[in-house]
Amino acid sequence: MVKTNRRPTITDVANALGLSIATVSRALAKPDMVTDETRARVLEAVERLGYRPNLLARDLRRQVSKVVFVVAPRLSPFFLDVFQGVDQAARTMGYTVLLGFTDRNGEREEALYDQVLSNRADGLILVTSSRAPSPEPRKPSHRLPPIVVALEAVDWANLPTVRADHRAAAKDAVDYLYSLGHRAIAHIPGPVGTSPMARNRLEGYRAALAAHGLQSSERLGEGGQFTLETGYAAMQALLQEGPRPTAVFVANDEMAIGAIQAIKAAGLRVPHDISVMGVDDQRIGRSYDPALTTVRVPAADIGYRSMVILGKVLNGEPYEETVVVPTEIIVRQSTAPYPAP
Amino acid sequence: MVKTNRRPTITDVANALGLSIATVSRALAKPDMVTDETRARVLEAVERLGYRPNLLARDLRRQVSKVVFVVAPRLSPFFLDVFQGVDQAARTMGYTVLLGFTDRNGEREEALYDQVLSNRADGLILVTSSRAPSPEPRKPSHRLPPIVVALEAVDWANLPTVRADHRAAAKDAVDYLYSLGHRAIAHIPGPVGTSPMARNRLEGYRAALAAHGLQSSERLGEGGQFTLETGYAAMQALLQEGPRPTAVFVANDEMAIGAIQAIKAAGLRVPHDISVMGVDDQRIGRSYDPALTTVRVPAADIGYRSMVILGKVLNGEPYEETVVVPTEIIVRQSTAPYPAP
DNA sequence: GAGGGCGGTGTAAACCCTTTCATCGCGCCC
DNA sequence: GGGCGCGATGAAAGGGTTTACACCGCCCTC
Repeated sequence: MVKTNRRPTITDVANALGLSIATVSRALAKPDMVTDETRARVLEAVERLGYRPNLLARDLRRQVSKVVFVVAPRLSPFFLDVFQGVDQAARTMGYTVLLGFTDRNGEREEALYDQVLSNRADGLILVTSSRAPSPEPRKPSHRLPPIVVALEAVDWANLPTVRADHRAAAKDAVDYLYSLGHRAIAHIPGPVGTSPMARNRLEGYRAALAAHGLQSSERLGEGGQFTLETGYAAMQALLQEGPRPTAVFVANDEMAIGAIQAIKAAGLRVPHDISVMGVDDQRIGRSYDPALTTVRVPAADIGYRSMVILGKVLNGEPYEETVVVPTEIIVRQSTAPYPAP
Repeated sequence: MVKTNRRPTITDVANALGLSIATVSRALAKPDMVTDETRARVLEAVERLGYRPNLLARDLRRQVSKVVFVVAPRLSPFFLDVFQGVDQAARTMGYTVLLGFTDRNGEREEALYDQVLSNRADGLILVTSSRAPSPEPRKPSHRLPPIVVALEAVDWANLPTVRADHRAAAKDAVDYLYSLGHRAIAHIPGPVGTSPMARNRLEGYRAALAAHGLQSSERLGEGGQFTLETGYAAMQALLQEGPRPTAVFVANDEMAIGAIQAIKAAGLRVPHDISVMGVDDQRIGRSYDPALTTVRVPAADIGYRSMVILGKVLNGEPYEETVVVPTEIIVRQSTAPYPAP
C-alpha cells in the first residue's frame, strides 16, 4: 500500500537521517548547538523533503505566536495608514501583523478578541474610537490580553494608549479659520453618540468659539458617520437651514469632501464662498480639487508607536502609559481669507 | 506557595467539577453528547474560571485552522474592496480572514506563504497581478497549499482563478471613447513589466485602436505604478510630447485622477479639452470633480467568489477552474463627445 | 589512570486539545 | 432474570514541536 502523502514532519526528517528529532529541531532553531556537518545534513534533508515546521505546534509549545492583531472598526483608508505603521514596526520586531474588522458589530468584536484570548495572537492593537471589545466589559477577574489602544483612548479600561489630541486639533483648526477672518464658522460633527473622538473634536470646536467669543451653531443634530455621503447630507442641511456660514470645520476629511461636493452642487464655490477644513490628512483630501486644508493626524506614526509599546508590554518591559502625538495644520486650497481680499 | 496565575486550561475546568477533560470538551464542542445537567455545570465553571479553549491546541489536533489569508501586493483601497468581499463570504462559511501585504517584496511573500504552508491558515487568496509567491516557483514536488487567485490569472501555476477580463474591459473603454467621436486616444499604461493586468489592459487598448484603424501612441515608455503620482507624471509627459490627444484611457482610476490633475495644472479642462477614462471604479474616482468615467471591476464580487471557491477546494468539492466576472462601463463627467457639440 | 568538564546527541515530558475506544449503569425485552 | 442496546462518561492516544535532563565519548588534568 502506498504511504499516504501527508506533509513531512520533523520526524520524517529525523528518520531520513538516522537522527533524533531533537537534533533536527536544534539544527534549525539553534544552529550553534550542533556540528557543522550535522547541520548541513539536516538542511539538505529539509530541502529535499520540503519540510516546513508546523507553526501551530511550535507556538503551542513555546506559548507565544509572534502574531499581533490590529482591530479596526471598519475598512477605511485612514485605518490602513495606521496598519501600515504597525506593520512596519512589527517587521523589525519579528512579529506578523494581521488585520481584522469589526464593522462595529459586537459579535465580530467578540470573535476577534477571542482569537487573542485563545492564543492565536500574542496581543492586540485596538484602532478604535468606539466601545469596548465586548458589549459589557468583561469582569475584571478575567484578565485582558495585552492591548494597546491607538488613535483615541477608551473609557472602559485603563490601557496603554497612543493618541492624538483631537480636542486640540479641532481647536487649532477653528483658530486658523478665525485667523483668516472668519466669524461665522459652522461645524459638521462625527458620530458623537458612539465616538469619543468625534466628541473631542466637537468640544475643541466649541472651546475655540468660546475663546473668541463667538456663537456656535448647535443645530446640527447627531452628526455624520465619518463617511462622504453623510458629510454631503449634513452640508446640504446646513445650507438650507439658516444664515450661511463663511467657513465650515468638518470632523474628518472624508465628510469634508462630501461637504465640498454639496457646496458645489448648491452652485457655490470653495473656498471663494465658503472655506472648508477637515481633520486627518487622508489621501482623498490631498488629491481633491480644491485640495483640502486639514489638520494632519499622523496615522502611520500612531500605528508605529503603538506596536513598539505593544512589544514592550509583551516583553514585560516598562512602557509609556500614554503617548500623545502632535497634529499639524496643513494649508491647501479649500480655505481662504474672509472677506475675500 | 501561591499557585502561579496562568490561564485556565480544560483540565482546570474538569478538576473543578470532578469530571474528565473529555466530558468538558464535549460539553463545549458537541453539546448534545452530554446531559443537560452536565452541560450547565460545565458552562457555569467555564464562565466562573474565565476559561477559553486554546485554539492552537485545537487546530493542531484537528489539523484545520478555519483561517484563510488574503495576500495583496500593497495597501490600496482597491484591494480593500476585494478583501471586503472575501471577508463577507468567509463569515458565512465559518472562516476567519486575515490580511497581509507583500509590498512586492520577495522575502515578505515567502513569509506569508510559509504561514500557510505551516498550518497557520488553511488556504490563501492571492490578490495579485504580479509574480509568484516565491522568487523562483517551488519545485513541483513541494505541494502548493490551497490557493485561489483573484483579479488576474498568474502564469507560474495552474490555479483556480476569479478574474475580470481586463483586455475586454480596456477595449470597451476605448470603444466608448471612439463612439464619442474621439480619434486621438492616448493610453497611460500600468507597470507592464511586472503586471500581467497592466499588459492586458494595454493589449485591449491596442486591439481597440487596431479595430478602428487608428494609430496608437506607443511612446509612453514603461507606464506608471498604478499610483496617483505616476499618473500625474505620465500625463505631464504626454502633454509635452507631441500632438495633444483628445482623450486618454488610463490603466486604473488612481492614475486617472493624477492625469486629470496634470491636465488641470496645464490650464486645460476635463472633459472640455481632454476626456479621461479609468478602470476599476474606485471611490476616489466616484467622488472626484469631475467624477471619473471608468470601467467597473467588481472587486468585492471577485473577492466573494474567490472565497467561495477556496471553500470548495478546502472541502474537496468540485469547483470552477476559472470564473470571469463581467465589467461594466460607468459614465460620469470626465468624458464628453468630440468635437464638443 | 581516575575524575571532571564539555560538546554533541538522544529520551521523554510538556504544551492543550479532540477523538476513538472502552466502560459502566440502566432500562427493556423476551 | 439474563442478555442487549444505549446513552453518558472516562482513559488514553495523538497531533508536531521545544527543551530539560540524561548520557556518552573524549580530552585534559593531577
